[in-house]
Amino acid sequence: MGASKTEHFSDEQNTIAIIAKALGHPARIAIIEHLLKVNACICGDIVNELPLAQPTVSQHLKELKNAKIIKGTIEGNSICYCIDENTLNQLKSYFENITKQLEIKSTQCC
Amino acid sequence: MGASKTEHFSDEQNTIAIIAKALGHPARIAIIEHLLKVNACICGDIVNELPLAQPTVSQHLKELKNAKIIKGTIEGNSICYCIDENTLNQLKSYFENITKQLEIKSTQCC
DNA sequence: ATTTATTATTGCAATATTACGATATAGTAT
DNA sequence: ATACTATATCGTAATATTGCAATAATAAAT
Repeated sequence: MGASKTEHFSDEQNTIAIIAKALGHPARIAIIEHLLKVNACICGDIVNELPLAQPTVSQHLKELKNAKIIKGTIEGNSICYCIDENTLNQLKSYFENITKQLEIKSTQCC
Repeated sequence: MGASKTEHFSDEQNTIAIIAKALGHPARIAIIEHLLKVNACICGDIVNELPLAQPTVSQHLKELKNAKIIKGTIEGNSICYCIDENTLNQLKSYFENITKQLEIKSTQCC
């Protein structure tokens, strides 16, 4: 096997899992934080910020793009990357909802 | 290779990535939602709720436990699982902070 | 046209993940 | 003691991920 049985789960479950999975690597978290630090939108220089080779960074960027966590637009010679607020807001809302429900119920027994 | 170069990233980046990665599978999202639905703490019956074989579910539960997203205590014959609020709160706070910063800066250019 | 700079793609090796049958373990009930 | 129930572990196959050298693609600069 090795492939996830995505068809058995709801669209929302799959969507959240895809976003979470894309954020499930420290390099990709570092990319997000860097994009945030330099203020939303930058062209180039992501590779130099990470301790990884250029093809590896390119691959991580691709995965963040596939999960719609970042957007990239061609800006002359280089590419302008920025965070897609909608996707991260969706994730934030989802976990806000989860933690809110946990607070209400709070049946701590373990 | 295949192994992540975790040593090059900060503790927080690694921690968030580990939690996100553990949530990066629809079955594990479904487990969280089920634990929430039946109210925090249940003994048994997780296997019957998922369209996966018992060893597979057990493996997913182990990964959620490793990431400290759920806790399990032995309750006689079965095991009592519940969500660890602290960990999900940590993830929630992290993304709340990210999205808050995005809102403040909001340099939408892509 | 050639060089330079930036990013993507290809190909490959190492490792990790997903899934499950078979089996083990541990507690309950008879 | 034996049977039953619930969960974990082992072993293994299929697939995915991570990482990078080599190379390609694209645009800007000379």
